[in-house]
Amino acid sequence: MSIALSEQEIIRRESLQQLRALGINPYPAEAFDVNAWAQDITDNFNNKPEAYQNVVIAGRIMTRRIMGSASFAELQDSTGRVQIYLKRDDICPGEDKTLYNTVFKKLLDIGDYIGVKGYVFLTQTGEISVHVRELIVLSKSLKPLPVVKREEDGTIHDGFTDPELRYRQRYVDLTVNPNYKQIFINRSKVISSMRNYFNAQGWMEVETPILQPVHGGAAARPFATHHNTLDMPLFLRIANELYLKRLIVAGFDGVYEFGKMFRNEGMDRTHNPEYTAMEIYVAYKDYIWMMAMVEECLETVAKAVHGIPVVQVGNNEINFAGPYEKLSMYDSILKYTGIDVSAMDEAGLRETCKELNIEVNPTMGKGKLIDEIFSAKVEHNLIQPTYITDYPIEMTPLAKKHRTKDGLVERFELFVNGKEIANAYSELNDPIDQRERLEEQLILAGRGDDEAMAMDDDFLRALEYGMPPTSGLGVGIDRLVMLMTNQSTIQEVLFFPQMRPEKKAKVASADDFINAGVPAEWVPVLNKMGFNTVEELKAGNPNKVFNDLGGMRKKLKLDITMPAKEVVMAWFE
RNA sequence: GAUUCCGUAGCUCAGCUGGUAGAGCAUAACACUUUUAAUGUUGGGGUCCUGGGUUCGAAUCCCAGCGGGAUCACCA
Repeated sequence: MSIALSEQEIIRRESLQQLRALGINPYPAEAFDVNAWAQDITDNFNNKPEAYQNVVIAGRIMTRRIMGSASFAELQDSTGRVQIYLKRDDICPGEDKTLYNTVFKKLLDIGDYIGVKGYVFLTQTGEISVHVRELIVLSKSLKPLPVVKREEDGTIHDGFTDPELRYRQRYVDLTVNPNYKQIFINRSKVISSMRNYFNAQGWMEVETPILQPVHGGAAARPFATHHNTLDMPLFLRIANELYLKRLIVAGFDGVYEFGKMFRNEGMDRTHNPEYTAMEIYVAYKDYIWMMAMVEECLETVAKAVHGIPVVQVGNNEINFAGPYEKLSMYDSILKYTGIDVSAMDEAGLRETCKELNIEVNPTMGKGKLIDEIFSAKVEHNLIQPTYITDYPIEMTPLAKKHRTKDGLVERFELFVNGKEIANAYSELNDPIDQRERLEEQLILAGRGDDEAMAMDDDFLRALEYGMPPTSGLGVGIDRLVMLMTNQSTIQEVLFFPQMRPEKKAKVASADDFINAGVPAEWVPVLNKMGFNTVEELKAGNPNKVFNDLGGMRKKLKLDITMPAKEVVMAWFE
């Protein structure tokens, strides 16, 4: 980021002052009530022209084509763009043509918000346009927007495409690339349709703590923080599972929460340090019931976004209408590798990994080895929604042991387009079994596994009072939105993805320079020369600075007196 | 974390085997009463990401750093 204002920014600030000098408030306080929107006008004018003879619209000026005493501009509001037509003598009926000649032509810029009253008509070339009778300045823009040119056939010139700028300045991105707004509108539809579906079943939306003394419910590295008054460590939640289960203990039949989770781990195109999860717990149900619920729920969501349950994702057409294919973990490996691992011990699994060219290390136990084979050979094949069921017990400390299969738990994960998007259990409600499983996690933690689950004594106490049989489900909302909007990176479905902080150059205030003896009018010149702090100036060569000041004075055609050489020398003392 | 590519005007980008920076849009001035990537004429605008090095000379070559992208690894 440049420190000094660019030429265009200086000109806009001057325009701002000139507007004020003309008695025009560039930031008026009064409400400006509109009665029409761009999309409504362009969609419906031809059918009902009489309804658009007194329109009031507001938005940003996005393009201008000035032709003497008439001009065209495009106004962009929340719904789209509509062309406006301004004629000097129409907006300035009297002798005074300032509003057109000076305000519109000189002092307004691309990006400024204006309000307009007029009537809609068809130009000679057939474009629906608003003929302006009145124009009011609503907000002056001081930074030039990137200008993205679009041809009628959709060709884009000079697109604003740099991902860094788009993510850091999402407000600019969505202004000049309004097509991306649809992703976020669809994100909102995913969440609201899911919420409506849950509410219709009678389940209750709740909120549970984000600041937790014990980071339970998942295996991940947390963000740590500290509460001053209580003088205690706290963690930003990595999951809310254990709190929602406490509410089932408390006697609610169904509770759910949409919320941010925080994981202190790597970032890539499917991981952001804070992300949104939806977790739901329903009493007296099991994971088999949950599969049917998920099918109905996701079909509802897909229809809310697209009108049909089929969604185009990359090159695949994905059908969210159930029932989905169900494969046990072992059967899925058998299906895609031809190898039956169900009866293998750790040594056998290790040998199988070697044959399949899967890298393993000695710390991996049985569950982890099976997971490695699954990730390498099965996962990417699961394009249509598929439930993988019945996981090895080792990696799942919160799920109930399988009703018939030894060594497995009642769990499923839903895979779509080769990625996991949901995870569900018949929840473990045996408090003694639960305590033993968490103790095993403690042993792992003791061995240095910083992602092992922590002991949560209060959660165990709650279970000891008794939790009904319950099924629980977690859905990664960001990844679901990626599927529903056909996006391949999580950044595109987050308004403000996490970024490294921008480097900010240190800039001394003008007063600091003045205190050092620099006349006020010369401060901007020094800034222009690259001296942003008094220290930087003092580090410079006094004679060179003196000579350069003269050079800058000439170059910038400054009408200010040159300081005496002794004055300049004094800056360096 | 590894590999690799990128960083030049407000934006999108050129810039060759090293010789003191260019284009389009935006911007400024003038002209123009139905244009639409408006047009015509003229002008202004740069810490070539930062810091070192090589060289008579670096946007360009080398090293380090910062920021970003992609791929991979890590990650229920």
